Amino acid sequence: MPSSTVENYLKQIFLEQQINGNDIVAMGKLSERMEVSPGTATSMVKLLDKSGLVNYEPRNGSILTNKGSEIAIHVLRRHRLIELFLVKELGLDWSEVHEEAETLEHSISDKVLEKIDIKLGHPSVDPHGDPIPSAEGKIERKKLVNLADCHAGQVARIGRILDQNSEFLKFINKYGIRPGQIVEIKDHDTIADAVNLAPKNNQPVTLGMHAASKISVEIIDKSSKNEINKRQSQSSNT
Amino acid sequence: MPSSTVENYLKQIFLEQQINGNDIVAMGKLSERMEVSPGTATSMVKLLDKSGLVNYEPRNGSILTNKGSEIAIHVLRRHRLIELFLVKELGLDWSEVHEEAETLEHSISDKVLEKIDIKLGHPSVDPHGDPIPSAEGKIERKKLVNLADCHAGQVARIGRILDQNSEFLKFINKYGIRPGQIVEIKDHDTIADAVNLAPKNNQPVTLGMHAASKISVEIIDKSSKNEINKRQSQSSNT
DNA sequence: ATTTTTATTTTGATTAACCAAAATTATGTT
DNA sequence: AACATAATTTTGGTTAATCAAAATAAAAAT
Ligand SMILES: [Mn+2]
Ligand SMILES: [Mn+2]
Ligand SMILES: [Mn+2]
Ligand SMILES: [Mn+2]
Repeated sequence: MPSSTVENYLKQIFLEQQINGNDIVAMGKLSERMEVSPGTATSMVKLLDKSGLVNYEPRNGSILTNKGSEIAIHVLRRHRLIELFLVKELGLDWSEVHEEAETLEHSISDKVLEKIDIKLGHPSVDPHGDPIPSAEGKIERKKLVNLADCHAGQVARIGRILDQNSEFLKFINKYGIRPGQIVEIKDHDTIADAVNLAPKNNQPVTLGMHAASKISVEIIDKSSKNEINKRQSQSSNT
Repeated sequence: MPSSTVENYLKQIFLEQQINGNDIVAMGKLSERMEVSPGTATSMVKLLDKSGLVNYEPRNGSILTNKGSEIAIHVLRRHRLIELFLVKELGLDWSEVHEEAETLEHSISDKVLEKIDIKLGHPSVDPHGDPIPSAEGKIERKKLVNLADCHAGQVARIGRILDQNSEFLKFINKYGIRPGQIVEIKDHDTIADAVNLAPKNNQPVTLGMHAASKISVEIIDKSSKNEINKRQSQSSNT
């Protein structure tokens, strides 16, 4: 029933809430994410408030209601199942499925969605490592650590790629960096601002800290004894 | 680039041209097919004319230009490939795929479409027996005969179902009537206004003439010596 | 040849999304 | 506190797609 425009607004508010700790979302952030002018976002949010999908506090921002949240999660489920389907069943490259899913997420019926879910065996993560919400709307989040905060000697499993950029995805894929892959952190050099890592069965690569911060991992061995990891490791991916 | 609304107008004009022998399409027919008011169809057609997609003759009707025709055929290709994909790969029932395809035909990229085409092995007909245009826009039409015009004793292959109605499709499917199926015409009774036929490996069924006229077939044996078949056997299906 | 009926077009309005630029309010800085 | 900057809202306007009802034209019937 909600238009695809409304679905997109709700999804963006949801994603922003995910990374800001469920705080109210500023109009500026929303208009930026939606790539519309600030005034457009304001008037849309007023309508969403009237429909009971968000709570809008003028001069402050908006936050999803339960109803809005449910819709957003359902859109996200569609998006991510479609991405995985396109990769697994139709053989598209993981670097190109995000754009495709961006439109298909609004045109697939629940019936088709559940067929896809069954065919894929009720998967829990999409090609970028983003969690796929269950049909009931539960999202299982793993506690992941930012690759930029790892230490030399640690062994980790790639969890999630926090950047949908097609070039970036193609690049890291070439070096064997993708969700599920085991990597060993060979070196973490703060001065050089770089991390050197060796994905299992692949050549080692050096990533600048900024690029490394786009990848979050699950430490599985040689947990170093140093300070607490500090970098934001949540994603706003879809 | 054309909106899904424009794609739908072009598709409906195309389908109407198919059954009226490529004649100009009256505004009334178009507005009826599009389920919009006559005035709406008029103003849209003027725009389509301005964009070079149709030629509009006021007080008369409109006809597709080559450019408009190309787009319409491409939409039809998407529609029919999607229908077949939903049946073959996702296990939906042929009675429900038309509605699904009606929206998906506007949201699937060429890249995904060609993957689907490959996966299905470049099929030439959709689940209702409607021809699938090639990527180059060629449509291969078989010369089919209306079941209502067949004669007792003839053996035929079901070609095309000229009615997308879900209930109708479920009904005939239950009796083994579907594209490709071989049937023997047991009786054709003009007085009773009914046709009795026996699909291979199925119980015989009796269909009223009106229902029978929704099915077109290819005669493969015992071609009767009588008059030329007269009933319209073309389809406006998608 | 009129009159009636039907088909089509025109007119005037509406709704969802949007933008640019002006007005307002809040925040930060001297 | 006063001023400057940044964020947000308001205002006025646009475009695509639609409708209802009035006006017009063509076709059919008398
Ligand atoms: Mn995505
Ligand atoms: Mn994703
Ligand atoms: Mn169809
Ligand atoms: Mn079909």
